[in-house]
Amino acid sequence: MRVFPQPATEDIQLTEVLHALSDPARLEVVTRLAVERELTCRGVGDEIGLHKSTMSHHYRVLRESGVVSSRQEGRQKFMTLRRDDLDARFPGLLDSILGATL
Amino acid sequence: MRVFPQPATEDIQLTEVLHALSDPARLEVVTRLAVERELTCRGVGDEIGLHKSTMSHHYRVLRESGVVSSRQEGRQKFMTLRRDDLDARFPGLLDSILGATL
DNA sequence: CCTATTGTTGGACTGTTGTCAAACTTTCAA
DNA sequence: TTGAAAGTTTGACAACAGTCCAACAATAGG
Repeated sequence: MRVFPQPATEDIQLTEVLHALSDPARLEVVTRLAVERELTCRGVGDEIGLHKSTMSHHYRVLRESGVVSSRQEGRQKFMTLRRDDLDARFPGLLDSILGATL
Repeated sequence: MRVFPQPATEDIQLTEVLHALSDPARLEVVTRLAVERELTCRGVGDEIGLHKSTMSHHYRVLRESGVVSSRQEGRQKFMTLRRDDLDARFPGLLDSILGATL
């Protein structure tokens, strides 16, 4: 599998992050990532009833906006929240959004 | 002019707020509202070079998502940020977004 | 080597969004 | 009453988004 680009911390754009999180499926993924630390593509997709290619699309949006990063391990790809980067770039933003979803 | 509906505080949806703020023009309007308290439709539109009907559309999105409310005075319509409502519903969210744009 | 698993890609379809222009409504002021 | 000003609405259009399916690529395990 290829390596995927993700923006440097200082290149993360606020409007892109807000857009990424404005989709219910992606927001759901992010709230789970906040608790479970790592997720595979399939994991959440099955639970919320979305096709794997749809999930792949959502993960891509999350990655390209700078919200998550991915780590490859065998066939699986694990996604993690870029907590520190987001906190550094937009202090308090992620916490307030996560707090609002609980 | 007609009266426009706006959601009650408890009906404000996080995804809709995030979507409303994910557009650069609307985010610009909101950051100005945070400083100037009140704005008319025309005011900002001219400065950022958008047609008045486009601005009307953006104000509508902001209003229906619960981000702003409007007050009619003569021919003009003044928009204000629903700061208290947003803070009550999603504590810290607006501040972190406004802080990120400065 | 063959096969099942995991995810990506491209195509297709549907629906939404941002934008402007033109027509309309309401209101204020000569 | 006539006209100008402020917004709204509708129509049009291009661009983008979310979804699924089918085909593909890469990897792990018999």
